Parts: sequence; structure tokens; C-alpha cells
Amino acid sequence: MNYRNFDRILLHWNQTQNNRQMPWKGEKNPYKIWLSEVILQQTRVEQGLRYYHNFIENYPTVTDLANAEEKKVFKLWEGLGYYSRCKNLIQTAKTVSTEFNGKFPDTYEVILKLKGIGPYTAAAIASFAFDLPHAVIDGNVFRVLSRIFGIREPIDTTAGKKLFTALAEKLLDKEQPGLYNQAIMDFGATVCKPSNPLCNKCPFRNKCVAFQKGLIETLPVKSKKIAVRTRYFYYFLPAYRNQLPVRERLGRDIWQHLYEFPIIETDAETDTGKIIKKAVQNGWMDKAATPCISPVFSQKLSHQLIKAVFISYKTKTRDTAFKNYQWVTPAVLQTLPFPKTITQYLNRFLASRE
DNA sequence: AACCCGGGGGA
DNA sequence: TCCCCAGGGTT
Repeated sequence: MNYRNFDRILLHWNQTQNNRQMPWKGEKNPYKIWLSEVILQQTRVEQGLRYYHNFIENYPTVTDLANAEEKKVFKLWEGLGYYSRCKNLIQTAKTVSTEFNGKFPDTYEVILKLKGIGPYTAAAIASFAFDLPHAVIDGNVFRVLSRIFGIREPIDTTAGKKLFTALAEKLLDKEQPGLYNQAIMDFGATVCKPSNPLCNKCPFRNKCVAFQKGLIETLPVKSKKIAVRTRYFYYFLPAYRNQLPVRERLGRDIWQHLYEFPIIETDAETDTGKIIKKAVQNGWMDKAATPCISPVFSQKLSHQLIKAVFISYKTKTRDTAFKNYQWVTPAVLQTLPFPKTITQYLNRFLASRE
């Protein structure tokens, strides 16, 4: 289609058909905009909503967040995934609080330098908070533009991103960039949806290349397929006077800064008898112990499939083999951030065995 | 450029 | 099951 009319059609749809409501819509406070945008990275609005409210309630200003205890912030983030976002959130809060005296930077280039803020989030903050002419390019925008303009270039290559970025910047209404950016994302989320888009309600229907050529289901194009690795986690829960050993996950792996129990990991499914034998060798278990073995908890991550088994038992001593762990009561356990798999196990089994 | 990083919901 | 979601960082 002719790109000259694009923003007029979009904004007319926005004014007459769009009734999507969200708490940060029309927000001008850059702290709140930044927070909502980081929470929503690769995350559905419905999923992120209660996290947004919790954060605003606990940390009304960027300085409150900067001064918060890191563990408490992670606890608030627990369950949302992509935990490096949380780490970067804290770092950027401190940067804004100290280096910028608590005032959010107001140019695209400076905003982009902050940790955890990439091209999308920088454009969102710049346009929503400061009315600067930068086009957002997220999953919605890739989909809308690839379909309406019939672009078969893959969206996950450097060349593709460059192409879509150039087009998006050209289409942007520079007079009202915030309104336009909000409108194109709402349009992608409610009309030009990934599956079963509402083409019969679409104002671009007569001009949409994908609609006319029957490419709605094939656009946008992605080139890469991701490989998924399977890992087997065997967790050990030795109860000593109602206490369990835990430690923070550090190092370059999934679930950084979340907590876990003593673990034996394998690449292949292993007989629990063998695993327990190994735990005995480690000094984690007495041969005479009578372990309770949980069913397999399966969790799919973007690049990994985790199969976890929990082995609980009682001990009479706090074995020195657990010297790198801290022993905590169930009450303290509640305050620590855990990955979803462990939370599920704790909720389903530990509580019921009291 | 390729790869890594969660968890939930829809089809 | 597979795909997608208001992406970004590291190697």
C-alpha cells in the first residue's frame, strides 16, 4: 500500500475503534513508563499487570527502587521470568538515582545507554514521556508492517531489522509519536493478531498485501529455529528440625539470583537409585534414610526443557557436606525467590505434609 | 551473527 | 505440541 496514508488510517482507527485500556496509557512519568516497558518485554500485558501494580505500590519512585534491598526486589519479580531484567532494573534505578539525581534522562541516545533498555524500550520512553519522534518496533509492529506491506524479509536477521526499522521511522507521525506508537501496538494486539486476525474489521483490508495474496498465515517470516536442550535436575531436601539447606544460584546459567536446594544434574534421565547412591557418596544422605521421591516436574524454557525430581528425607545432623548452604525454616523459605518449578513443588507437597 | 534468558496462554 | 508475547545482553 501507499505509505503516505498509513498514519491517518491508523490514527482514525485509534480514535474510533480502539478502546483498549491499560494503567500506564497516557502516563507521563518516565519512571512508571520505564517500569511498565521492562515488565512487558516478551511478556503479555495480562501477565505483567499485577507485577506493575506491586512494584509501583512498593517503590513509588525510582529512588525508592534504587534504595531497596536486592533480594526483596527479586522476590517481587519472582515468577515473571527473564530475571536479568530484574538485575538490570535495579542497576538502572541506581544509575538514575545517583548519576542523574533521580531525574530520568530525556533524550533517546542517553536513555538507550541504560542497562536493560534497548531500541524498543528507549523509543517507548522517549515518545511516551517526552514526545520525541522515535518509532517503537516490537512484535506487534513487525507483524502489522510485514502483512500490510507484504514484506517477506525475515524479521530476526540484521538486514530484516534494518529494513523494518527504516519503514517504521518513515511511517511514524512525528507530530504525535506517543499516540501513534500506542496505536500501532494496540492495533497489532487487538486486530492484526498473530492467529485469527480480525481482517473483516481491519481498516487496511483493501490495501493489505497479505490479505489480498493470502499471506496472512505466513507473515511475518522468521528464519531461525531454536534448539531445545533437556536437563534433569535432582533436588535434595534433607529436613533437619524443619530446616532445609538453600543457596543462591550464581554463575552463567539459568535462574541467576534465584534460590535452590542441593542439586545433582544429569544430561540423561537417570534411575533415582543411582542418583541417591551418588548423594550418599557426597555425604548428603545417610544410607538408612527413607527418601520420599516426587513425581517429575517438567518446565519448558525458551531454550531448555527442565525435568526436576525432588527427593526429601530427614537427617539428624546438619552435614558438613552442605557447608555452602544456609539452613532456613519454612517461614524464611517463603521470603526467598525460587524458580517456578521449585515453587510448584513447595506449594504442592511441602505444605500438605505439615 | 548466533545464542542465551522464563513463564503463561491460545490454538 | 508449537507459537507468540510492548526484547535485551553476551559471545
